[in-house]
Amino acid sequence: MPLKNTGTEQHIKDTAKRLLFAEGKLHATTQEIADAAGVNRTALHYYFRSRDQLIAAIFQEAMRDLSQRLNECMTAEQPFKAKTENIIAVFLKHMIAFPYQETFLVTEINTLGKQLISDIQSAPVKSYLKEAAAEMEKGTIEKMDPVHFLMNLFSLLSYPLIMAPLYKKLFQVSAKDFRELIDERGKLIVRLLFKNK
Amino acid sequence: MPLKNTGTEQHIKDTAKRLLFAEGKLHATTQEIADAAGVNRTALHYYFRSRDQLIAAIFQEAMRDLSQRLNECMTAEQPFKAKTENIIAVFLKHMIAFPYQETFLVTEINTLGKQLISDIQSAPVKSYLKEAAAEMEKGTIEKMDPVHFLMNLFSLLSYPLIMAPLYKKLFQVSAKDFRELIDERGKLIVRLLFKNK
DNA sequence: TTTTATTTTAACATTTTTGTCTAACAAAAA
DNA sequence: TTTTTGTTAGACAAAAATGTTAAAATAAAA
Repeated sequence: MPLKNTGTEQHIKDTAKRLLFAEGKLHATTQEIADAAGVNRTALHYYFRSRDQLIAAIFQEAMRDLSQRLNECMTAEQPFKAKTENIIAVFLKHMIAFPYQETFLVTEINTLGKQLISDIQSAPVKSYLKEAAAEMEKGTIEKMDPVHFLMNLFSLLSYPLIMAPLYKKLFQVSAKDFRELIDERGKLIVRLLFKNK
Repeated sequence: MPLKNTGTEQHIKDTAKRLLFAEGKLHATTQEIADAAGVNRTALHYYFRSRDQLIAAIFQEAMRDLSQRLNECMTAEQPFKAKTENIIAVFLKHMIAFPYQETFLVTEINTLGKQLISDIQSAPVKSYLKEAAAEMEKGTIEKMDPVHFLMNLFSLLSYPLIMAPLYKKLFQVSAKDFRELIDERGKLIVRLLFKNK
C-alpha cells in the first residue's frame, strides 16, 4: 500500500496518542479521533483499515518509543547517579506530557496479546540493573533486589501523575500547587533513592 | 423501587468490580458483565436502569470503600510508624486483589464528573499528614512536604501491581518470581520511607 | 390455594460505533 | 491534456452495544 504521505497518517496517530495518553480518554471512538485530528473518519480506515489496527499501531509505537527511551538513558556513558538523574528528568518530562501512556499499554497488553511485545529489548535494562547491584555493593544505595530499585524509581515518577485528578481532591490541592509539587519530585526522588550521606 | 434483594444486585456489582478492578477489563460490556455474573443482561437494567448508572454505582462504592479504608487506617490510635505499617499491609492486600481500582477511578473521574466525589473525606488524611510533619520534626523521616510522603507511600505500593504485566516482560521475571517480589515490598517500603538508623 | 408483589427471561427496538463502497478530487506522469 | 496514482468525502451497510416491553417464573402474603 503506497502512500503519498502528506503527514496525515502520522498526524492521526499523534492525535490519537494525545487523546489516549495525554487526556486519558481510553475509550475514544474513531469518530472522536477523526474529529480531533480534523479529518474525515474514512481517513482512519484508509490508513489503518480498522480501529483495532490503529490501536495496534499506536501500541507498537508507544512500546518502541518506551523501549528506545530506556535504551538511550540506560546505555549512556555516565556514572550511575548521573545516569539515574537523567532517567528521572527524561521520564518525568514525558510522563507530564503523556501520563496515561503506561496505563494504556498495560490495559491493552491483555487484549492485544503478547505477540506485539517483541519490540521490547531487555538487554539495556539488565545492564542498568547490574550497575545498580554494583552501587549497592559500594554502599551508595540501599541493598535490595535491583528490580525493586527500578520499580521504586518508576513508581515514584509515574504514579502521582496518573493519580493527579484523584489526589487533587484527596489532598485538597489546587492544580497550580499540584504542578509545583510535581516539579519538586525530581530532586526528592534522588534523595530518597540514594543514601544522602 | 422496592427490592426483594436476594443479593443479585450486589452480586452484579461485585462481579463488575472483579472484571474492572481485578482483571483490568476497563471496557467490559453489559453483556460481559451479565455473563460473568451468570444473569440475564436485562437484570442489569432492572437493577441499575442503564450501564452508566451501574458504572456510577460502582464508582461511588469504590470511592466510599477507599475513603473508609483510609479513615480507619489513619485515625487509628497508634504510633505513626506502626500506623504506616498497617496502611501498607492493608493497602497492599487490597491492591493485590484489585490492582486496577484506582486506575478505574481516575479514568472515570473525568467523564463521571466531580459531583460524585462528595463521599471522600479529607479530614483523616489531613490529620495523618500532620502526624507525618511532626515525625519530620522529630527526625524519624526525611523532611519534605507531607503530601510527598503520602504520594511516595501510595506510589511504591500501587504502581508495581498496576504495571505487573509490563514489568514481567521488561524485567524478564516469571509470574511466580514477581509475586515473591511483591510480597517483599511491604518491608522494603518501610525501610525506604523511614530513616533506618 | 389464590392473590399479589417481585424477579427473571426472551424478543424486539434503538442507538452507537464500526466498516465498506463509490465517486469526487488533487497532483504528478505520460 | 489525458492518464495514472494517491487521497478525501459522502452515502450506505453491518455489527455491536444498549435500552425497552411484555410475559413467564418465583416467592411471599392473604
